[in-house]
Amino acid sequence: MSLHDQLRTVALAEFASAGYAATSLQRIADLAGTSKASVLYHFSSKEQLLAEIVDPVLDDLERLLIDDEGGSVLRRADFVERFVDLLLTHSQVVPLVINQGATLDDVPVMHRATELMRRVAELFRLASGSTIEKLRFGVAFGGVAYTLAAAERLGLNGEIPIDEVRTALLEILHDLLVPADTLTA
Amino acid sequence: MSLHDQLRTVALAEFASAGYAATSLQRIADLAGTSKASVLYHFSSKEQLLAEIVDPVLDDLERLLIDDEGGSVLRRADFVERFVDLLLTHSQVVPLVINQGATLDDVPVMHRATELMRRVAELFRLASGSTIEKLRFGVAFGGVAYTLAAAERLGLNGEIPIDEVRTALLEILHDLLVPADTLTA
DNA sequence: CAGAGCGCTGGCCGATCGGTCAGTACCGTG
DNA sequence: CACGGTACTGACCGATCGGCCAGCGCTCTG
Repeated sequence: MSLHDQLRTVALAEFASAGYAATSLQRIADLAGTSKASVLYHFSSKEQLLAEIVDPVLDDLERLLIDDEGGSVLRRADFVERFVDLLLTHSQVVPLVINQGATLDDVPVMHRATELMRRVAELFRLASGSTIEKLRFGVAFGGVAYTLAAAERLGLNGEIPIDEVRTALLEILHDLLVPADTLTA
Repeated sequence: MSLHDQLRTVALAEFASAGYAATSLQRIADLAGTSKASVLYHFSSKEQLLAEIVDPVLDDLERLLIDDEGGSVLRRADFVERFVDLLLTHSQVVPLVINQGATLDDVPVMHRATELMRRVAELFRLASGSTIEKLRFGVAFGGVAYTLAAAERLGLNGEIPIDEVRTALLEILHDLLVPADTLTA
């Protein structure tokens, strides 16, 4: 693995666990066995290092949203499944965006993340009417995202195989969202 | 309101929205119309200012946990209701702990918060067995906490009366946790 | 061999941070 | 009036941050 990739990997792990603000370029350099100046050689700034980590994931999310808009009737189960897979695939970026998105929305890439989350929320708001429907969607997706984000730091991780988690999360989401389906159908 | 209380109020709002690390003592002083030195006169350090904000809430949560341990069969519906009320009452502290707890666990008061959250999680792990049961609890409570935390920053707030939110959240939690009840009964 | 370019580095910069301290204005009390 | 304590302040401190830059060693190429 090139130093460039290694720096990105190390930075992601530190950003997710210790926080973006609390992670200095010096620490990233130390963990990768190089110098701070070399980090800034590979990435023109700390913000751009963050962007290079987060942007690809946001591209995936945006693709998912565009597919859904286009089809207009993309089946909800498909969307849910693809969304869960996206969260599971990028298990390190999720807590980074979820927990620190609010704090860092002056950073362009995090602002983009917030906007995409708003579009997801909007998508559900349009698809539902009553207060309880909106909250049901919020709890469902917020709950899944936060559960994945919190699992690692509370030490509840590693003991459960990913396939089992995926199946369980899909079933829980199904239980939560099915009442909404029956209403809008 | 005394300057002491005003500083605590201003600091809480900034810590919750902009983040603890990103909020300087100078900014808190400016917002309260005083000097940085006077902030450090009222609170011996920035950490102690945070502690004076968060500790009372953690006291409430700890009381809730102790009551539950003591009774050993405190009815689950009661616990859920008290927990939701606690989240709704401290609507500013919740996002602070939820979103920044991981980043700040070297700060004593945030470490205490993490420990209490772990005890809540443990309480549910003991009460349930299978993977899906554990995840169901995680999604339920994480979802409610995160929904409250995210509502404000995504601009989904203010338009829904609190009573309605409370009722809806309790119903959603009931839907999610009832399957668990029927299994453990 | 000359030299252009790439990867990388140590040393430095200005800005900002949390925190300290001597000192000031004002207060109620003897 | 004298004085002890409370509330508060401006000036300053050391540390750390992100970022900049001149220059290093190395490789490839004409």
